[in-house]
Amino acid sequence: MIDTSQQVGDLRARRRNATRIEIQQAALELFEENGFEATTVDEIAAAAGVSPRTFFRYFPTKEECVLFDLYGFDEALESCLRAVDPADFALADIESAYRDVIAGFDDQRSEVAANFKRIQKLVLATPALSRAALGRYTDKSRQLPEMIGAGTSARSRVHVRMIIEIANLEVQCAFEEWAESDDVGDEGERELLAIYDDVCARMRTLGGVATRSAENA
Amino acid sequence: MIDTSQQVGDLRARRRNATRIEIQQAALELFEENGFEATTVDEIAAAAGVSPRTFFRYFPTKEECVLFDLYGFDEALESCLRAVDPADFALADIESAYRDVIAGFDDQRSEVAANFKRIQKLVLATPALSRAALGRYTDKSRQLPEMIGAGTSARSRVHVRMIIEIANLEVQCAFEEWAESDDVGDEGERELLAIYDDVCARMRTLGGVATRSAENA
DNA sequence: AACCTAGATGTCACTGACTGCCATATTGGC
DNA sequence: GCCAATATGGCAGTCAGTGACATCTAGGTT
Repeated sequence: MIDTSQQVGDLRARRRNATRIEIQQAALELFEENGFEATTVDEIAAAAGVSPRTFFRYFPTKEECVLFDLYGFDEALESCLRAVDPADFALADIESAYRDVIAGFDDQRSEVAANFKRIQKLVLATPALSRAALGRYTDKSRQLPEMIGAGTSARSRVHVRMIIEIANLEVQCAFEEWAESDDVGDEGERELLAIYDDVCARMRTLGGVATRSAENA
Repeated sequence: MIDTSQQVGDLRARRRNATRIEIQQAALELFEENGFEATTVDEIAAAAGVSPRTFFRYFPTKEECVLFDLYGFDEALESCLRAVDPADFALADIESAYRDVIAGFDDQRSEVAANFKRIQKLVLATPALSRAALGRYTDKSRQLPEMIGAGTSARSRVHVRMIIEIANLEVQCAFEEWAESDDVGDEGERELLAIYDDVCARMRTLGGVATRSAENA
């Protein structure tokens, strides 16, 4: 999924992706320097060497130029989930799917992971970006149930939705902790997986029989 | 909390609230008739008999004129939560707080509940409103931990946050089911409480020991 | 090589949300 | 009836996002 050279014939698509990355990098630098609100789309476009109109041909909104899933994260997740049985669908299934994806993008460190962390920090510091990112997660929560095949009763659709939403929450929390624990020195990527596992474990102590949690303060 | 006559001296505040309600009603009718996107703020302002500039003095955004918490829902929730002990804070605490608030606004039926249902339907049908509503929930998730007093470790802050986020998810799901179950005839308000309890019960079967759920399709 | 067509890019004009500023009207308290 | 807040309106401006049209670029064909 992350290997961009797989669409051999489509050199046009590769160029498109390259331009997208250029625009995203330009935007990241401007946002980090002057803030999201204080940066105009015109400035980003100029910095990336394209016209403002072209910017909106690559990204539907100003927010999306930072949030856009350049590395096929979503697609990887879906392919992991295609294997599971819709009839016997549980939280553990998505958790392991997310885990695989996180572990996968963990391998090629520096490049991708560093970019992710930059973006994550920016998102955390910018309300507008937080909202947009949140919207992305929620859109996923509504698309996945149909994709999985939980189209039967409204009751089971909600069931699947809740599971997905909780899984998303776990990922969000893990990403936040990861971004906040500022460069602990050694490989931050493995750190992310550990944080994720930890968050999932803590989640398990909340909703179940153990309503009164033993862990606090 | 819902009783607006309690701020006796502040008749100015009451007028302000009255104007807000007028604008909201005008907006609701226009949105329901022509859709959210197709309706301009200028049209809403004209229908409510105020200038466009004044509209933005009452609501910060176009979305907010529908989502604005006119009935003190948030405040009621907070006062319910002020009683709980921060050190021993569990999901059941917020669940019961939400339950109280829902039960409370259940009492004065027709008026408020009908309006809520209108709004809820509109939100479900309008992506822009869904996102804005989502942002509201999330803002709450980040404010409440501080309000409660979970300012100790980052770990416990995340703990509280997860609990709140799950509680919000329960409320969202309940509201959605409530709005989708279109006017079952008899009192829809009591219905809401029942739906909420049901959602909470189902949530309990997800995160805990019973990872593999027995209920599907 | 000249060519032809699809996709990429730029320019222009426009809508609509939202803000700051200033002038004016309304109104509650004395 | 007066004074000081406070609410309101009008105006001009910024900025995100869109549609339409013209132009340019590049891949594949004869």
